[in-house]
Amino acid sequence: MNRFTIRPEPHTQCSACPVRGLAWFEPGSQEDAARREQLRSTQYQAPTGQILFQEGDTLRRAYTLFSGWVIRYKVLKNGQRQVLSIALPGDFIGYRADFGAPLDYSAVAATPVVLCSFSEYNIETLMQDDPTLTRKLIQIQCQQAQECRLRLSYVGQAPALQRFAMFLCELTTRLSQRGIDITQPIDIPLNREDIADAIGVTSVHLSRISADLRKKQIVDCRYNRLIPKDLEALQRLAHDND
Amino acid sequence: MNRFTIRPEPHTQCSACPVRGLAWFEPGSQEDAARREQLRSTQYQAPTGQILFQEGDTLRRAYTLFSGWVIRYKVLKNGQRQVLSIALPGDFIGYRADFGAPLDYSAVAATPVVLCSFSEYNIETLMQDDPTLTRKLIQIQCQQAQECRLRLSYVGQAPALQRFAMFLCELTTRLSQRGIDITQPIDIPLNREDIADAIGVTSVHLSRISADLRKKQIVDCRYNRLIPKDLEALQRLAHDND
DNA sequence: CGTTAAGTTGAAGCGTCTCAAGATTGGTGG
DNA sequence: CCACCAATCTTGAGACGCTTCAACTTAACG
Repeated sequence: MNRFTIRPEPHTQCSACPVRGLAWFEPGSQEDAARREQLRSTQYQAPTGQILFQEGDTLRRAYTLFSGWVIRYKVLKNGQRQVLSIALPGDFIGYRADFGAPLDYSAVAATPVVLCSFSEYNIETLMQDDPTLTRKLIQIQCQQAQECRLRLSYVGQAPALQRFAMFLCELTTRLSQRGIDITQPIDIPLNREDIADAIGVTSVHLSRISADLRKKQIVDCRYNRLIPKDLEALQRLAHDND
Repeated sequence: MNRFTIRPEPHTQCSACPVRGLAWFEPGSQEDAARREQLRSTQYQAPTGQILFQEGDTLRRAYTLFSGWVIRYKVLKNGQRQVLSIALPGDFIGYRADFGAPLDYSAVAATPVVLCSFSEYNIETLMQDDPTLTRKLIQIQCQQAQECRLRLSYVGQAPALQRFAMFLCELTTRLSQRGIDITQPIDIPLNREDIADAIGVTSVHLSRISADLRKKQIVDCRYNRLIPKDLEALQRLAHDND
C-alpha cells in the first residue's frame, strides 16, 4: 500500500483548529485541545486520488479529516462500487472499536487532503484520560449510523430524482455547517460517477436527472460545479412534498 | 403511544441470561451481571405487531431484545417503508448518544417480544461504574454501523436476486450464532412485504425471485418458513461467484 | 369446510440500464 | 492565443428489470 507523506512543519495546532467544533476534539477548552494535541500522532497529506485505506486492511489508526474531501466506499464482488458517504473537514474516518479487525470499507481522497492521525494506543489513552472524549466518540458513531440509515432508506425506496435531491440536500447542509455560502456556486470535487455510485444509479441516468433539475430551475450541477437556483424547491423535492 | 405491559414476575436474571453472550452485558462475570441487573429498569412484553417506538419519539430509554424478533424501519414521506434491520435476541435497540434527540427510526414487534429496559440514567450510571460496558457499547454501535453499510452497498448496487440472497445469508448467519440449526426448516416471522421492504423491491417481484431460488434448489422460502437446500450455493450467489 | 389474509402468477407499462455517438471541459504544446 | 487532445459529460435509441394492477392459488383458522 502506498504511504502518504508527512505534512511539512509546522503542523496545525489543535487549539487553533478551524474545524475542531465539528470534530472529535470538539469538547472542552483550548487548553484541553492543546494538551490532547500531544497524542495526535502526526499530520499527513495525500494527493487527489490517493487511496487512504482499503476494505480488508488492518489499519491501527484513525483520522480526523482536516482539509479536503474523502469518499468512503465499498466495492461489491461484481465490481460495482457503492459510495457510502462523503467525508468533509472535521469528519472522523477509519475508526473501529476493534482495530485488530479489518476495515469494512475503503477511502479515497477526492481532493488533496490533510489528515490528523491518531494511533490506536493514543485513542485509548485519550479516552481514558478524558471521559468527555469517549462520550463524543459515541456521539460520532451514532451520528454516522444515523446518516447511514437515512441513506439506506432513500437508496432503497426513492426514485432516482428524489435520491439525487436528497444527496444534494445533505451535501449543501453539511457544507453550510462548514461556513460555505450555499447560495453561491460551489466547486464540487465529485464527478458524475461518484455521485451516481452514491445514490445507486448509473452516471448516464444521473445525467438525465441532472438535466431535469436544471430545466426545472432548481439546481445546475455540471462539470464539478453546483449552482443552486431554488434550494427550497430542492428540499421539497427531497422530502416529497409536491 | 401504546404502552407495553410489564412482564409478570419473576423476571429473568441477567446472571443466568441465555442471550447475555450476544448482548450489552456480555463483558464480565456472572457476579458482574447480577450487580448490573439492579440498574436494568424492568422487563416488558409486547404482542406481535406492537409498535415499540416511532421515528420522532423522544424515548429516554433503550432496550435489549430478550426474546422474539423486532423490525427496525423508516417510513419515507411518500409512504414507502425501508426495513433497516431485523433485530434478534441480544440486540440493543433504541440507543442514542443523546436521549434528548428524537429517534430516527421506528421499531415494531414481528413476534411476541420480551424487552429488557434501561433508562437513560441507568445507562449513564452503568457506563460510569464499568468502563468495559462503555467499550462494549462502542463496539455494538460500530457493529450496527458496519451492518448498515453492508446493506446500503447491496441495496444500492446488487440486482434483486442477489440482494435477496445476501439478506438470507445475513439472517441465517445470525440465527446460527443464536444456536439455531440452519440446515433444518426455520420459522421466519416475516412476510413477503417485510423482506421486500428490507431489500428494496416490491413483494410481487420478491415472489418471482423467491420462485427462482426454489426452482434452482437453493432455498424454499414461502409462507413464513425457510427451508435451506443448498446453503453454499446461496452464499455463492450472495457473494457473486458464479 | 368456508372465509379471509397472504402469496403467486400473468400481462402491460415505466424507470433505469446499456451501448454508442456527439458535446463540453480543462490541459498541453505549438 | 489558439489548436488539439483526452477525459468527462450529455443525449439518443433500444433492451431489460422491476413495478403495477388484477386474477388466481395457497395457507391458516374458526
